[in-house]
Amino acid sequence: MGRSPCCEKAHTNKGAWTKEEDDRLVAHIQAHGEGCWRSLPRAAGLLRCGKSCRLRWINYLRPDLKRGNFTDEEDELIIKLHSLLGNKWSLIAGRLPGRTDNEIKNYWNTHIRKKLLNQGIDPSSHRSIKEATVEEERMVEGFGFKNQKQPDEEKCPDLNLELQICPPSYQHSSPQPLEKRGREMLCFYCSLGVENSKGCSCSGNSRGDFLGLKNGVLEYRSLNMK
DNA sequence: AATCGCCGCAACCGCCCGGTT
DNA sequence: AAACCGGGCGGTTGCGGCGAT
Repeated sequence: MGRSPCCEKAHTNKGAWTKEEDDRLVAHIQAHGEGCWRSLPRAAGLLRCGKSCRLRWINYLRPDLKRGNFTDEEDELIIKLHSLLGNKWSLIAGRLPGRTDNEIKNYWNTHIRKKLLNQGIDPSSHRSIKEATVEEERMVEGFGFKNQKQPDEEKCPDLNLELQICPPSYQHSSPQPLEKRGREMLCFYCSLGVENSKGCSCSGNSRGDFLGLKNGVLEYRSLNMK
């Protein structure tokens, strides 16, 4: 089953957006809201693909966007979030108000990657390049040929290796009841080492709000998607 | 002044997923 | 259950700007 194209490719503009197109899109969304992207271009009088309109709006025309250079604090936050989430740019963007996933992705690829490499850190694993290489060599030595089954796979075919996210300071073995452990747990910003940032909420009552984890439980709604 | 190569960023593409019919 | 649709995501591309030669 093939998919119908999102628009008539033959009759759509491509490439950079003109001022007039931007104005039309903004005016339409201000008047009617975002609504259905597929039908929006026709309704707004734009010869553009709906996806293209959506991207233009989300990445550049939305009024709540913060333009300009990334601050050192944002840099740190992106690096730490990336070490936890990997290339989940929309999740990372959800934690940086006014920044978009595309912007962060570009910034990562052009600036942060290089910065980490210069510091001898592998941007994928966030470990020192030396350490990562040694580990890789060990893997080859330990498991032999690449098609050979790994020991754990042999023993535990159903082993679930799903990633679990847990607050760094959370002590599973703590004898204290959860409500009394509150102060041991850091707020989201402190967990990432940016405790003096605007968003730091330690003084308030939001204990354990790490990556949207309330008392160690993932709260979806706090992980704003773009 | 002209050319070349590099870099950054805006935009596109293909795929996936969830919801609806 | 299958087909279809729209929205969203991550990877990639291509163009324009800018510095070096």
